[in-house]
Amino acid sequence: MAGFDYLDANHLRTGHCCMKLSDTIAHVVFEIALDREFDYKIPVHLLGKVGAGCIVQAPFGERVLHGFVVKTSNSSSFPSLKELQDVVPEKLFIETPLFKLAQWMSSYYACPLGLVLKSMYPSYLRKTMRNAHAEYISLNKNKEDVIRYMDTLRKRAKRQLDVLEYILQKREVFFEMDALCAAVGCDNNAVERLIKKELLARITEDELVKRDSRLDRYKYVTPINSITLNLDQQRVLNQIEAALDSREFVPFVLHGVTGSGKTEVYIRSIQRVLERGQQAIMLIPEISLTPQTEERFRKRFGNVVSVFHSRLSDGARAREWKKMRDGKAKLVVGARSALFAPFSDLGLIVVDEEHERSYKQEESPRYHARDIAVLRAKLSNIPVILGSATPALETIYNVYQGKYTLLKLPARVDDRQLPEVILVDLAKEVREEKKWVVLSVPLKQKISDRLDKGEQVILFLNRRGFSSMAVCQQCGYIYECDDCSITLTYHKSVERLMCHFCGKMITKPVFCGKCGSSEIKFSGIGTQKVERALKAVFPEARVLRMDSDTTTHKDSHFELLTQFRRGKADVLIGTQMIAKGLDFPRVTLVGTIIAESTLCLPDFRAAETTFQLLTQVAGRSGRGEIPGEVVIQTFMKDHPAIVCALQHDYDRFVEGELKARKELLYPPFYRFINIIITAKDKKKGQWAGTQIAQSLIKTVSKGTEVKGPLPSMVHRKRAHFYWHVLLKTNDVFGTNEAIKQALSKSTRFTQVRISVDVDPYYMW
DNA sequence: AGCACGCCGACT
DNA sequence: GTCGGCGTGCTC
Ligand SMILES: [Zn+2]
Ligand SMILES: [Zn+2]
Repeated sequence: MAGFDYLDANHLRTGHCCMKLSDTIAHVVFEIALDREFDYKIPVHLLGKVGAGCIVQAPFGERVLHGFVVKTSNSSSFPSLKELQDVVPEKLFIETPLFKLAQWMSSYYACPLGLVLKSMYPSYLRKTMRNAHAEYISLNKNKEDVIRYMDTLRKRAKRQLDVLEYILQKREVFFEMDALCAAVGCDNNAVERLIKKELLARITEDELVKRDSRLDRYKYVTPINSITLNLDQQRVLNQIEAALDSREFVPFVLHGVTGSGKTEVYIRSIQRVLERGQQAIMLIPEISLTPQTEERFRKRFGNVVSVFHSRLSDGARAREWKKMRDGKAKLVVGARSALFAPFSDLGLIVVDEEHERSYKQEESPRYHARDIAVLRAKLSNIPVILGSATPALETIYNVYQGKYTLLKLPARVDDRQLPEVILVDLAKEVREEKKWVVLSVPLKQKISDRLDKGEQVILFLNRRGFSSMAVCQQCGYIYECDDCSITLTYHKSVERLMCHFCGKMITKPVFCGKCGSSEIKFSGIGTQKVERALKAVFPEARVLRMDSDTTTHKDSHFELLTQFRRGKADVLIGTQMIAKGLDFPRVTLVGTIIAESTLCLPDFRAAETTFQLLTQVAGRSGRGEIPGEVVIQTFMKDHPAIVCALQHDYDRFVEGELKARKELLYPPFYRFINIIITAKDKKKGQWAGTQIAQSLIKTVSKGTEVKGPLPSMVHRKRAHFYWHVLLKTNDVFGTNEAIKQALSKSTRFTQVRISVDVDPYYMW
């Protein structure tokens, strides 16, 4: 999110990969939270075989660990060096550009290099690579024979039946023994019996590889392009192709309205790359990585596509990774982690929906995949495409700065009708109804209409955060911090409103600061209340509620949506914007109970996020014959985020929002670094936070601001207390150095956990 | 981060 | 007497 204006080559200078034959010392990092290198002697039989990027086995204390060689040299300040034990096969080396990427990430995101490498290069690979004769299981008979056999087996051997059923329903052909047993929930026995009966066969890794290449499955075949590009698409593609052919780093921002055919541009660009014999990476947000998306790429590019989903088994992941390294897979489609695909001649990276927050990893290393995509492109000297209907402010700001090249697709490729958007002014409703009701008259009417017609409705309310704001029930005024323009949160224990950004507190107001009314509520409304209001008016309506109460386990979210899709309910109430709402064929109405629930989140990006969401909803054409309707209830009908979204005026929104960010010195004009402090003991955490903040105030460079420690919004969670120290800076590398010092020199903090988040999205 | 070492309380 | 709690400190 920081955008990419910080390529500072100084941070990339270490770690030349050339192996010096004469070097006798290896400097190694391990996959542990220890930001240190350890030196080892290179034994005679490994001389010349060890260089930066190698993975080695080394004795470490009582254990033997895998580590990454950072560099080699001829000296070490450590007196009693141990010797390296082994080097893993050459095929597993980390290539220089990726290694440099890791080093940059380590210093920018303040994360030990070993942990960065761990997340780029998952350890399961080594496990499967190490036993080169790993065994796989596959069917030994054709499906019909197996099914016939299954009938004779019925009931007698439940486990064996389970195994066969599992294999039949999967699209994969080869299964690892352990993974298979675990997935089915049986032991090796059932599988072994099936092998004895010659229904299943055992295949070794080597055979699998041989068979795979013999089949010639991985040849790139030029796809047939059935879709004709329009003039805009052709113009954009020409520019991208020029950059591809000249092999230069060009960061493109592809700003295309919903339905303008961005994906087709991606596909043609990728096609060009593959034709040149190079490889490509296509990043897609996790939620959009559906089987349909996968199919779209497979149809076009066939077997050279590798898909990285989060739910792939370790074995499957390792296999995909190897396919890429061996040059069999030439395009990887995936979420964040696909960015580290081990391609030897990468030609292009595409980041679709680049404004999506899910590109930020919310655990260490807390990197932003979009920014790292730009960096990888820079290091590989290739173009990168950042596509979105609503590019992030950080991204468009880089366009204005002349750092990124803007490409526009202003028109839709189809002539589908956009949904009609109706704004309901809640202030007017309150005047007429004498009180604030959850469902306004126009919304009620429209719901009633859909229920009569047997069509479906989705209602949306972002409960997160809205529950703790101080809201006037008469005029809708929401208290915010005078200094920071951030919504204040109500804290019951102290009866005060607090700004979690600067720490300012005010006493709980009695009268509304805008209209003088005494009806200020601090509880907000939740989905249950919406459900009750709905039931009161439409007692016979079938309602599904989708929130943290009803979606307790992983798949319940998906299950609820499936139920709704199948028409098991008339109304769905959700806590997260289901932007694709109108993609449900029978949904013709999407209602936002109160836009403030996202617009007034205590987050300086709240307006931007709301604009993105509304643009998405208002831009969806829907699948049905009838163009849908979108109802937005709000007290803030004139807010730019709402007005601009409805008028499809991205430029105006950005202009205003950038101005506001500049005034308040927020990103993209400054960068934040958040230091999160966690402790069971309140005093210990408070003390650690204070120590860190005080140390930083002294050591940090001029122009860097230090705030805190402030209690986090959810100060207490799962028996732990949370604080944050917030830094505002323009020198991330320098500030990170200061943080490193502050965390190491001051007497070590016991029973306190500290983590650093650079360019954070969630700051409290 | 792990893992050993070490120093106190409660069990065989 | 020893088993086990986890505080402290080290790992090339
Ligand atoms: Zn403030
Ligand atoms: Zn008011």
